[in-house]
Amino acid sequence: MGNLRRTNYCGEVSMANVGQEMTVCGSIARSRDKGGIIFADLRDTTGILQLVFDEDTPREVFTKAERLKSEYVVICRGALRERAAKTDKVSTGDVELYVSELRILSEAQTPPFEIRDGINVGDELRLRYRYLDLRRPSVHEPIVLRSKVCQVIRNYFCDNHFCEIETPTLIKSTPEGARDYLVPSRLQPGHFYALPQSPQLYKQILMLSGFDRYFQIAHCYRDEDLRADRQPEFTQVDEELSFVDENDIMTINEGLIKRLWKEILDVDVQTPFVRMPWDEAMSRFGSDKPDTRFGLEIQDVTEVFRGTEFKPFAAVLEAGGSIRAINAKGMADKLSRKNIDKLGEVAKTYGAKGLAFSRLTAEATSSSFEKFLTEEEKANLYQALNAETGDVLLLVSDADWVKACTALGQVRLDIARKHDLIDPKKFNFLWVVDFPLFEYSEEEGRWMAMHHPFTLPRAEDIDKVETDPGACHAVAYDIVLNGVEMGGGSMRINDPALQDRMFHALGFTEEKARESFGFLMDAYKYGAPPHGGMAYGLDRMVMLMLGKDSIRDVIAFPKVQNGGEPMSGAPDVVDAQQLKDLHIALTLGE
RNA sequence: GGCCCGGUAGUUCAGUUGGUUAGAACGCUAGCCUGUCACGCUAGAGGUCGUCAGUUCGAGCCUGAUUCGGGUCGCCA
Repeated sequence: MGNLRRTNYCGEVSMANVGQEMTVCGSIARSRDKGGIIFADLRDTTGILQLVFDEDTPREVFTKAERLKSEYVVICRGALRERAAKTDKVSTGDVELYVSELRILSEAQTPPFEIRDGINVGDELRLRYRYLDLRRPSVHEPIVLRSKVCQVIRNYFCDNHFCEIETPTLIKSTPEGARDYLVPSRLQPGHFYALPQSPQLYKQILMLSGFDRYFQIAHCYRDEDLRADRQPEFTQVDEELSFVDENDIMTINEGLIKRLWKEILDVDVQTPFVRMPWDEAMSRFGSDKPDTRFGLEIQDVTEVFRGTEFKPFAAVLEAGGSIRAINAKGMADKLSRKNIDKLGEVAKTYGAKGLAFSRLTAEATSSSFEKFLTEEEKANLYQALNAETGDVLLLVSDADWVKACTALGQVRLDIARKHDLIDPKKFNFLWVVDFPLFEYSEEEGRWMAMHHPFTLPRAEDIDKVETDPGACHAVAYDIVLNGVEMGGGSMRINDPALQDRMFHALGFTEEKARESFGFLMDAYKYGAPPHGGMAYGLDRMVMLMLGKDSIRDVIAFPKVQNGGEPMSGAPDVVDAQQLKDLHIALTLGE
């Protein structure tokens, strides 16, 4: 670079700087050699600035400029001037740098794909050359914005008396929850650390350590299969507060969201958010993370079919089940028979036996079940759903009302996505509260904690913890944005006796509970303030803020579906000596 | 572990009932060009059709296996 040092960033110059002598540096995004005049777009982390060279440019500088190719790294000095021909395609389209001194700092091979926006590249290639992918402005900017989000979060928490504390990432493996990533101990043969799925136990311990309010932007790990919104390692915005109840926590977090959306997106978010009980969310939207940006709500039509001859429904009613329905108002012309069959497939994927339908067009009604109904039943159904010509009625029956609603909830989402019923500009926040405390695991044949075993039951349900676990609700809350679970948390049990009862209800033996959580149980005996907290998925939060479809768009170096990282090639085999040091023998097949 | 979709030039894709020499766009290379900005014009190079096996006179196309990528169900307290 010699004595040249950057004085300005490309994206930050404007008409106000015209006439100034400045030095900028970055990569050549594109060069347009017109013969007697050369234009080159210089890109740095802030944006793009056009460089110009012409017949009045010093000869040796012009000659160098002729050599410029994509991705060459340069530093140059010149005078900023107003453009003869302006463009609004870049933010600096009014100005250009008339270069008087140019240094090529690094040449570049032709990259495997073009480094610019608006082109299509396969994911594997992008990730293998992630350092090139990240140079593209649309890939680069979310990462910069993510940093700003973290800054706002830190400021908010620090303004509100929170203390940022790092918790260990080599920890004890605990039962329940997702599969742990394990790390073998060299010093203690046969023993393993786990990587944290969340800082859960430590943050509770911090409340018992008198820190009162804690937060951390914490890296977490779960060894489960990937999804578009799920990575094996991810970032949580984790928090815990003492001397509060769930409403205090929700209020403080509404303040955080309000500030984030204002400072990052300049969007005014209205608070407080709707607080919707889990039962209501499931029955109206068929989801514990309802997307409330559109209608198509689910209705209960069980009573209409009481005593029906239609066998599938009759059988379900016999089993104490339920029949739920959606009226897709005025969508008969959009939902053809073929579309409805596809919706049936969706319903089946999510556990429904089938999707009953009636399509009420002006010409005729086509229905999979109406011929089995009495006139009275039909009239009652139409009345219950306010059905008119042009509507499509979709029904699912199941012995378990939650399952019927879940399947319909997915049908609801599918209709909305395919028929553009969702306004992408909306931000619909809500709290889903009063989650079930337990859910029954068919696989394990026992009740499991829906949230985690330290979640406080609602006061009125404490007596039912052992006798009727299915009826217990938790003081737990999820924050939902546009149908995505952005975060969640709960109040914790701070009474050791109640905690013992919870472990008992979850089928933990005394020994098992002590072995897994003994240190925590002991800690609660020395005076425990009432406390609770929550955690956000930071990646999901940033993804939602930017309207991205995949969490990968906001992670600098994401993993692909098999858990690998294409650039570095992780995970990889290790040499025999490393395994020996760790006392590990492989038992692979062929 | 299951299901669905995909893999053809550096990249993104097209490729007819299985039939001669596998195409396009962008990128790349060379030349020309003084106001471009997805610059333009001319010329050119560039392919083991993911891999293996099979069917066939003949396979980019059909069959099986396998591998890689994407989506998804299970899973994800």
